[in-house]
Amino acid sequence: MMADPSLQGESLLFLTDEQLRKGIEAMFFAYRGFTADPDRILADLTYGRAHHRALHFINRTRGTTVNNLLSILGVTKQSLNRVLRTLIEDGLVESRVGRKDRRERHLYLTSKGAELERQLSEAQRARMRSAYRAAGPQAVAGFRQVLEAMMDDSIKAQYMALKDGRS
Amino acid sequence: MMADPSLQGESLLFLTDEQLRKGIEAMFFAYRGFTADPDRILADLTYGRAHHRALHFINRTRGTTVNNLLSILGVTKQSLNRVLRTLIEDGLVESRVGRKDRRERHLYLTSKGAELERQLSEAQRARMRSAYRAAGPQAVAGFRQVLEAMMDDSIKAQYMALKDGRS
DNA sequence: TTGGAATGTCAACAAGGCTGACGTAAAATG
DNA sequence: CATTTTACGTCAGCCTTGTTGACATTCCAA
Repeated sequence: MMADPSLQGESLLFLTDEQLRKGIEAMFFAYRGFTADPDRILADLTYGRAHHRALHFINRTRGTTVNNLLSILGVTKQSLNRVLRTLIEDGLVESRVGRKDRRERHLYLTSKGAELERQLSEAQRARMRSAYRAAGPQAVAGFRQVLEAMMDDSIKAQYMALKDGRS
Repeated sequence: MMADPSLQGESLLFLTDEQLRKGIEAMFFAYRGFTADPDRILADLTYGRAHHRALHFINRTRGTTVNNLLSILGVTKQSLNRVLRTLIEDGLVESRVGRKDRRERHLYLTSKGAELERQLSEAQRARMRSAYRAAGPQAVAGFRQVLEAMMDDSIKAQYMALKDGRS
């Protein structure tokens, strides 16, 4: 623990390329773990990671419009539409015509969709919970700080809006 | 800063699903930022993220065999081979028959390959450096701790072997 | 009423994963 | 020495998930 001298002390004067490289590789390998558990569940179904992401953010921001979901996910509408269509066909997602603006479609999870989302996110939370417990509260705070500093500004705005409030 | 009550104190008794969800979404959005800069460079060339990963790890573990690279990257040999072939054809990577075991191919970056790798990793390091500076040394230590705890055990072994030593 | 915005859909394509099968060379093993 | 195993490459085919471009529909708003 704290074996790396460049992480000690108050300054980051010794922030070497070597130090940064370790962070980059940690990010790469950790992301594999991050997605591993949901991926295993999805592999049995006909779904992929894209379906998971859609389910997650539809659950998070209930009644979100397709356009809003697009900007969160950062993909094209054609790409999202393909995923969304299968989820709607399979009865996991419900698309309701907007009341105020009837061009908009508002997206909701059905009970079946909520069940799968719960299963996927619980698997992902379990790993995150275990990592948080192992690392401790101070490490968790640092983890979040670095991640937030790593986001693109436009993406960070999305994240911040989601983080606390409700859209 | 430190607005989240569950991150204060010594224990993680208040480690709620809400808290975990924020971590999950932070990871999702941060990874987008993490890959954004190299992706922009690669988009102009004919290459993708897979080429970047190959260049990175060939540079990291010079003279690595194809099999070793496969286990680091976690893909099939067919998938890696496709990427590797284009890199060799384009003169970015050199494949040398093993001296002791002549079945093995040892992989090296050419000067042209090293140049692209440097360009890609410098872009990625720049973002990482900026994030590290913004978050501070203690946060960086926590960041790394949580990431390491998040890895699959088998993957973590790979990471640890890479982290300090040289293969 | 007309322009533009939001959505959906069709077609075509590319990257990058995957499996399975096969071939070759060379090392390891009986 | 004969056989088996290993390392690598390659061909073929498939899937998911991303992309562009073109076009239709609906309907709000100027």
